[in-house]
Amino acid sequence: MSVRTRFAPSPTGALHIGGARTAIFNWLFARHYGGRFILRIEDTDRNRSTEESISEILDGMMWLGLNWDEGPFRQSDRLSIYQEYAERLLASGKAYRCYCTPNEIERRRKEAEKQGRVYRYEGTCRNLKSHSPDKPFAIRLATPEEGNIEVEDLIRGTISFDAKEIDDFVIQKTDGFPTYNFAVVIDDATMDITHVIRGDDHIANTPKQILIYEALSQNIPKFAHVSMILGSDKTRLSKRHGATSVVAYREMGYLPEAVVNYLARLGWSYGDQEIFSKDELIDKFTLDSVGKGAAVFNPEKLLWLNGWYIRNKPAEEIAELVIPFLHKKGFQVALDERFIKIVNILRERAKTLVELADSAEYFFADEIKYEGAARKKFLTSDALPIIEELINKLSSLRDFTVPELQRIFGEITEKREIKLVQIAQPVRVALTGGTVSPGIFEVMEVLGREKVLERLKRAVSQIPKN
RNA sequence: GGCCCCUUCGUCUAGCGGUCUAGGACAUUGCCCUCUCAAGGCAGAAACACGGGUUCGAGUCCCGUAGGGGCCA
Repeated sequence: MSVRTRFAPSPTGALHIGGARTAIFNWLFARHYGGRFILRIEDTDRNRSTEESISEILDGMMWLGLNWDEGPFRQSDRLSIYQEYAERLLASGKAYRCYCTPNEIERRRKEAEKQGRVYRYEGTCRNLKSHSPDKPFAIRLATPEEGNIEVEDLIRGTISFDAKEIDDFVIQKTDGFPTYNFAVVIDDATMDITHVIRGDDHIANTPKQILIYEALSQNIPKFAHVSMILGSDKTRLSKRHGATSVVAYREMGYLPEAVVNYLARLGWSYGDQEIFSKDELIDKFTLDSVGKGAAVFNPEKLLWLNGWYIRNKPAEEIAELVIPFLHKKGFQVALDERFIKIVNILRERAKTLVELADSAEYFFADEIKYEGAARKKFLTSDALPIIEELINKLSSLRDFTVPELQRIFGEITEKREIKLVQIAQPVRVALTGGTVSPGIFEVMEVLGREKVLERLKRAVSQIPKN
């Protein structure tokens, strides 16, 4: 039997970090074993589900490159299927109609609470002989009264629950809607899901789900419960901890490779390896090297990985990705040779595409602004003759290239017996406005003779004479 | 409260009874490289939650305790 996994988010918001990791694990598992990956939208909660969330989730999945083979299915399209299966259980006597009203149940629960007991439905309607077709009813599963229900978890081993802990729970509500556990089981069963990989917040649901499979005489899939992702204070990751939606990372200039790599490595490992291409992940991912403990989300490491990918992907691809960020800043740039060169010299010092776009500003701005401190420190009367000499030499330079520029600078430092830094920094401020940039020769070469001379002359005019 | 899960450096983790004076990565500190900033290189500080067992020997197995988390309410 071939592997079939699924990712089943409820559309109550964008795809978040935790959901994305669950999706990644399911996707990797399916791809690793040559199986299929199914996407299902659990939108039975009509009040909280939105169309917008659905498209945001799909958007996030596509951005991460988590392509699905079937779906997206929607639970809201499948209500008749759940009802049909509920009927079937009713007919086989594995489930029964319950006429107890919510008020009654609530009263009994309060009573139990008062006595310090955990309330479990006492089976009032379990052995009712006659139906009351005119009264509203819920459908409950007739669960075993004793024994153990064992969950064979691929990550945690056997987890055992006492059947006494589980009461005759509702599978279909009075309004005809399935309960969460019922819908999930019917979906997983009818979609032939072989491996349910999900967050460990579902562990406690699993015995109930197993009872449904058994009542239905369906094959029980394998379960794998992955620990959750925590924020820095070790509580469940939430908005308080900063950006949690995957798409927000795209906007902050992260690459999908970095996000996938980071999330895959969060809770899973392969020896000492940190960097994984998608193909490597598919090749190496297995559930037995998924850890049991909860993992704290560490934005710094994600950032480091992002920087790594920015430095190591082909420059042209990075350049293409930066363009929209430059557009946002009002610079129209084309993916030409010059631009790729710019990206290539800048990317070493950028950890996000946003940083990269920010650092590229002086290549596109018509007139650069000097940083106050930089100007004060380096555009001084001491620097004036040096810059003037440089202007002279540059005007007659045959090739405006790194080696030639290097030669010119060498001549000046030698003649004047100064250090390179004494000329490089003033020039840097004159050309970029600040004290930080790629190598000054690279900057000059890319900027070109005309721009360089223009900016140097402007700097000269700005230096106070004394 | 009941049930269930988890516990190695600040963080992600390696470790599947002896090779652990516990390895790698991020972050951090120092040094090197150097035209600035990065990147890179080298070095450092930094952990087996605690207590009992089992065993010749435990980070590794078992049982408690503590702490964290989840589900049900």
